Amino acid sequence: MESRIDRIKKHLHSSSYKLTPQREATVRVLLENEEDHLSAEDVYLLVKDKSPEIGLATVYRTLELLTELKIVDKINFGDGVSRYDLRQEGAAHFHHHLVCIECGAVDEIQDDLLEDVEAIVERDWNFIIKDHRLTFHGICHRCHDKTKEETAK
Amino acid sequence: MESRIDRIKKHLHSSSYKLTPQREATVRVLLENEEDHLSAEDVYLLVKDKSPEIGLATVYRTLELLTELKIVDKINFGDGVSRYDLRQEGAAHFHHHLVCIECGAVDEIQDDLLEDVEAIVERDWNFIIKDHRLTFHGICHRCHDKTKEETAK
DNA sequence: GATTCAAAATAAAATAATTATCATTAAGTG
DNA sequence: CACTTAATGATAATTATTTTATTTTGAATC
Repeated sequence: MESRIDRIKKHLHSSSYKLTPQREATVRVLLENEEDHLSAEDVYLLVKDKSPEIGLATVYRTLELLTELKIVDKINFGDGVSRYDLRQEGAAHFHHHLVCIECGAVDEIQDDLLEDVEAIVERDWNFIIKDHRLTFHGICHRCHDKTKEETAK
Repeated sequence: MESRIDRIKKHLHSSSYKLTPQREATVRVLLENEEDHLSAEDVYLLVKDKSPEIGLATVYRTLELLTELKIVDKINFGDGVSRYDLRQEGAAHFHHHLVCIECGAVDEIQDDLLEDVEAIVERDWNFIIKDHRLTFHGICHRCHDKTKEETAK
């Protein structure tokens, strides 16, 4: 964890940004909640627990900066808020998401899966892919299993 | 075009909604600008040209209704606005998009391309896919060609 | 054709998310 | 240490969207 923060620090420095205490607190919250898909407001409330003097605007600015540096990815699942997701270290592309339309859970798929598709798109559409967003909407295994149990009764 | 409106009309009726003049005007704007990815505001302004008395809230409600009936798909490319895209008639899934990070153009891919990926996700994650969103961010063929010409000089 | 009734539309206000402004503070740098 | 710049915090402003209260519309019935 510390080493990861160190690397983020270096990443910031290499673009001549500083890892201020506020930025570090924000990054720590993201690291501690890596599984979740936090909104700016969510991050703000969590950071506030440890650093109560921080302002919401600073959180927004930090998240924007981290997005710009591709340390986090900004994503939108169709509800009105942007969510922020730490990118896996060394990952060239953004990972995929499974959004459950029953319970709202968001699971992540780290596997690439798109190599073949991207090759086709680059060749047939002459489009140079820099990044992607892939989200499946459907019923997650938990809700699915639950339905099966209900039916079995 | 008229027949397509007729089918949308029937679709609405089958869910006991009516195709009111305002809704028809909105649908016509969507049909006439099928290539584009209009925001609610865009749609509103275009509808207003022909039916100046329409209200923005009505446009929002209509777009929401059409989304619910899967006549249009609501999509978000990361700028702050939702965009609305007519679904191809008979299409089971939403088509894909190529967003150019140079010029901002949005091109569509109607081919499915995801059959294999979806099979893997359904099998390995036990997730029942109902819909998807796939967007590639990169450099479109137009910007790409332009760069090549520049270099050739 | 008049009447009734529910759905839909309008206008305006409210809400929610995000961004901009600006005075203040902190962090380097000469 | 003075000076310049960057970053922050509080708040105001903006933008997108939704809600509310009220009016209008149009089909169904008398």
